[in-house]
Amino acid sequence: MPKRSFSGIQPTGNLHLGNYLGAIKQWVKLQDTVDGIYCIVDLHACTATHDPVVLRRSVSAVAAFYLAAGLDPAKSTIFVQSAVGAHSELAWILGCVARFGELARMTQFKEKGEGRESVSVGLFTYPVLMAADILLYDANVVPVGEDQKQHVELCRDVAERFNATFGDTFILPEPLILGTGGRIMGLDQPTKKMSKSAGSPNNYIALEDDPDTITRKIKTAVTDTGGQICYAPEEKPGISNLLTIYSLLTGETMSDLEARYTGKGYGFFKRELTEVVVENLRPLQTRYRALKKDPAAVGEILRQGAERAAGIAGKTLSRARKRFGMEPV
RNA sequence: AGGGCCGUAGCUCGAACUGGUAGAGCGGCGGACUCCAAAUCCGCGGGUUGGGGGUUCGAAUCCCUCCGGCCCUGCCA
Repeated sequence: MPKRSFSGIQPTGNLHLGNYLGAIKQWVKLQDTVDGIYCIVDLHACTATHDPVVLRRSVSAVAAFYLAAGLDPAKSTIFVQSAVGAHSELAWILGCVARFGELARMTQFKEKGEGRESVSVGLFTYPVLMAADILLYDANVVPVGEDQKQHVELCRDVAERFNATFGDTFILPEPLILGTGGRIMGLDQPTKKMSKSAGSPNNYIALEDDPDTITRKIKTAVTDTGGQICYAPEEKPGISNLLTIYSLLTGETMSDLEARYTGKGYGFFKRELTEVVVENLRPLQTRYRALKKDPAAVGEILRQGAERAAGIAGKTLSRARKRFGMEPV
């Protein structure tokens, strides 16, 4: 039986190159070796104040991008989180197993909540819902960026506690930390991760940006002192990030790129990188636009995905309910 | 549940006299410069003054109410 993998993206803000290289592209690569469950986690998107209409639009955008990027509904399960009620229900059960203290320690909660006037309870219990997402599918691996590792660990802790107290129920997942691609940095702030909700649009290359916009954004990308093109994330975070993007898109190694661009200057490199980004995104964008014109087809894929997901999740949930004392009545 | 303080641009606001045209700094955006950026210089936009109602010729300012935040006290478990 192939390993099962669960991962998801929140339908908030603009999908960008970091999401593609760091997540979706890696999932596509894993597609033939794992049973992939790929979710559009709209329940998580509600932890911050949101507009229902915008949320629905973002859900379709993420779905279209999953497909445009090459996730194949014949190989992977693609669905919207809120379409499978088991997520919410298991989250409640796990919320009674998780401890206040462990959630209060989550760095993402502390960072996101900091300075905010009000914070929803959902933002606090977010990791519990994420644990439910993962455990419902008996996922063995969870491909995530470095920043999500802590949440997967919490998921394991909660699952272990549940298993120890109520009997073996859940499979403990392993985080699969994605390599260099797991962390594409912001173009204007190369020491911080590229973000959908960054202050300036110059932080990211949106997957919908046209060639002119991409050109402008790469041109304004922050670089480092000195003119040599070499990969050194500590000393030269700016150019290293651009090299990472280049390497992930073309498959060339860092040393190949360093050799090729010796003595070439940042400006020259940026122009070539722009070409690479534009050309790599082009087919994806074409497919994306086509999918957007056919919402019925996307909807049908999501419906079938939700059906399969609900089948798997339902079994796990009923196992958990029994152990937890909820059925039979 | 009762009481106190508070809410102005993306952020910080001990800006806005006594009720009289809503401001600054930072950030952001654009340009110059630069191999490209950064720094620097030049320029630019940005607001339902938390929402709604009232008083007034006129409300950020006064009154009522709701929302949200911080604090004190009480009540229940």
